[in-house]
Amino acid sequence: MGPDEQIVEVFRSKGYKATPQRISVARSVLTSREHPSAESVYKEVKRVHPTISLSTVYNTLHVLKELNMVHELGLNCIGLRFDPNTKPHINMVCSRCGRIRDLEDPLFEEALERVEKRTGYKITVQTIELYGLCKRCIREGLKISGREDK
Amino acid sequence: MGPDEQIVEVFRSKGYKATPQRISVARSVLTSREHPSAESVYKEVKRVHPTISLSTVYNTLHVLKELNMVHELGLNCIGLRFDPNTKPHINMVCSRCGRIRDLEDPLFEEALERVEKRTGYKITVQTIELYGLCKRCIREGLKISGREDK
DNA sequence: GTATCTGCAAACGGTTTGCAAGGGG
DNA sequence: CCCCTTGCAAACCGTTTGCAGATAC
Repeated sequence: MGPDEQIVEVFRSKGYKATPQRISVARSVLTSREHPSAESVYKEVKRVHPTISLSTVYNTLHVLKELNMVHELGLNCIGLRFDPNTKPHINMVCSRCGRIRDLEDPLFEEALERVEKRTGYKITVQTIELYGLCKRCIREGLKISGREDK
Repeated sequence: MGPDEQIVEVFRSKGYKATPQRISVARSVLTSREHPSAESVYKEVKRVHPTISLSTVYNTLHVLKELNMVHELGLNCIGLRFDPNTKPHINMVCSRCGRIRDLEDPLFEEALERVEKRTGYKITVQTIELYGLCKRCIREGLKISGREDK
């Protein structure tokens, strides 16, 4: 029950009402390590609030984003995903299975800094998305496609 | 006219018919440095083929992707974009204006290799997408938003 | 008590699909 | 001449919006 009170606190501190639906959505996404989609948060929260609507889930996720409790990942190929890890890190996205793995790498950080310096860009989205195939899908893939038409 | 014949060649070599529409779409995207969206390719090609449909543009872009003539970028925040640069490089995406800048950086390549080794991932999408604000938009942004509610 | 929030349903925007007519090889 | 391709329109899918009734505070 401790974490829930913290969540309530954060909502209220910014003038948002701490409704049961919001608390459930927050708990779901904040405790997830799956970089969940809105849909999957919806499915989980539905178990507790069977009448909750997808729009309420989206609403809450956007509020959480505003409160800097989650990041919203682009991941266009896969749809929106939400990430409770708001520290700088790399998201390795598997193009095949959609699984996302977090990673930190100092060399990468360094490279990023240099890129910022060279270009004058300010990288504001702290989570970086790399697309590829994960170990598991590489194995799968080798079995299936010697060549992939269509 | 030289490049067009090459394009015709590539289409036919894989059994695709070299229709005028396809040639126009191919020329448009292959000569663009703008990482164009399907829509913007459509607009450009429409000047030559006023009756071309968006679905034909998508069709051709997917064929070009299959022929490895372009890469398809995720860029979910911004929609699909297509990139005629199929060499490994970094795409710096400005979250505000949508402009995309290409970049190569050896340190970055090295970091990527290390990441691959550490994770067992195979990074198949050679173009990497970093989100941020470009120099220009930082200037704009500073003028506008001291704080951005809603 | 009242402004905010919920849940429904409809709108939305970019992408994809089905299909009849058209055109490439 | 046949099959692939085109262009249109409708379907699609995840996200967003509008609104009347419900609820947190």
